Amino acid sequence: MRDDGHGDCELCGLRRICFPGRIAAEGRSSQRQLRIRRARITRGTALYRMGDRVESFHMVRSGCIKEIGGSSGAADSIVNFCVPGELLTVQAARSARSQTTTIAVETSFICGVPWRIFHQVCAATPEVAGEFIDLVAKAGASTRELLSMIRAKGALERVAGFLLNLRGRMQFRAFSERQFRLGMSRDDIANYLGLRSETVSRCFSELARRELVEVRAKRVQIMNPQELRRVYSGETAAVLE
Amino acid sequence: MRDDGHGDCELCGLRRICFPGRIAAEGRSSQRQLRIRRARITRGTALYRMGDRVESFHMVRSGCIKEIGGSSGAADSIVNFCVPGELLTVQAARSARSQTTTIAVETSFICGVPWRIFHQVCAATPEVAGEFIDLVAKAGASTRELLSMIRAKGALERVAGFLLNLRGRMQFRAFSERQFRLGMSRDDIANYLGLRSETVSRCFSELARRELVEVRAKRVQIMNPQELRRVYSGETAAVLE
DNA sequence: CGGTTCCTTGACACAGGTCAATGATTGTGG
DNA sequence: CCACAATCATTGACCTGTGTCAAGGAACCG
Repeated sequence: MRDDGHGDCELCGLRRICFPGRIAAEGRSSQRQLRIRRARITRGTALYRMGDRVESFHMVRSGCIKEIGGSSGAADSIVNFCVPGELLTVQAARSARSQTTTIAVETSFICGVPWRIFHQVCAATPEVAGEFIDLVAKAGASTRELLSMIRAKGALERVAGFLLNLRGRMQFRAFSERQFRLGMSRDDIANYLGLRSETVSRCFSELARRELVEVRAKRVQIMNPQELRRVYSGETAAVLE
Repeated sequence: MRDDGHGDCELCGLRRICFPGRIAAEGRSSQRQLRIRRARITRGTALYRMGDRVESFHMVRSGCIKEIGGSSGAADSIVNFCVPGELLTVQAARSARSQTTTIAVETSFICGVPWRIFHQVCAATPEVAGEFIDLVAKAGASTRELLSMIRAKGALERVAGFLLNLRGRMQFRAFSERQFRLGMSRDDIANYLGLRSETVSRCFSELARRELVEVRAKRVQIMNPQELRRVYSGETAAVLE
């Protein structure tokens, strides 16, 4: 991880999306006050390991970071992918210990705000504290969502859901509205969805055969979001005729 | 749900286990101050439905309550079972809206503390607030744990893990050290573990065949915890010879 | 440009799902 | 308190989806 000095929110495309950016943009606290620092993490490097002391919380500026959780030390268990504009290791709030291992899936830039500073802002602006709690709750909700999906749905549905979800979160920074880049490997996707990389591959191929998406290596283009949504909801029937 | 008037922590066996009970027992706030109210929920009744306004938080006093989450409205998706001494709908802390539907799996008694009162106690005793945040974080961790288990492990391992986990949480109120009662149906267990009830049944039978547990209807007795733990960790080999 | 990693595809096996029939347990009304 | 009904649990036979293993091809990186 390399420190790239202070960030400059005015020049950042994520200004209106990322959490501290929003606070600064709305004039509730100056960007300077927040002491935002920018850093670079190269592909495969850990920002935190489980149990590490956490001094700052982070937003992803570019790239993609995976959060690995679950105490079963063995194979990794990806709990979340963080894409630009999203928060990292949010659960460390009080314990100040990371409950996850966070690893850059591709070389990524992040911004950090020291907890110490952030707590001051929270004290001064209670609604910022409230917004933060909401973000923590939302993180929990998305884990439960993933859990439900994995227990209830088949491979194709999971992959469809994954693509739709990611598309929603990447939209603002996609080249075209329907195209985006998968930062992570098939293995990472498979792990996240509780499948094997071969199965993920096959699902991509199947969705491509149905002309709902186009996949070429890491580039994904969603051709027919509506039909893809139906696949996600498990409507298998009556389409093949 | 029937209101049974004020609880009496002095007479409650869970005094030293449940969260507000502990606060009261340690004299950090009197039981009277907390305005604990006791209530009864009959089997199959919902205490909250998703999105309901939440006025109090609750502990389970006896029985078993399931928390159902995940927005996929269809089949229910059990995120947690709450057994005596445990907290319910903890995620509602700030939003004051339940993020889960909570249903009594068997007729249960619960105690409730109004959020309004609890927030006052938190303000007066910051370490209580801190403990509460820890409890919320722990709830998140256990969801991630479940997620990892379901993605990585086979049916027998999941069932073994489920029994071990439950045993740990029920120990203090078990008749004998190794025996306890499953409040929930096979269907509920299956849903929780991402299996079918038939599979859960078969796993129980298999574990019984190996003489690791004895199961008769809702009564479970763990005969060989150590070996059961090995099954949970996926050590299949070399045992059958 | 060559090596390495990652992705795709096929053939096959097996865990767990599905369907169905029987047996145990629980709750209810006479 | 017993008998009956309804629910819930168990077991078997069979089938499907996904994992596993293996081989070839594409993309990426230094």
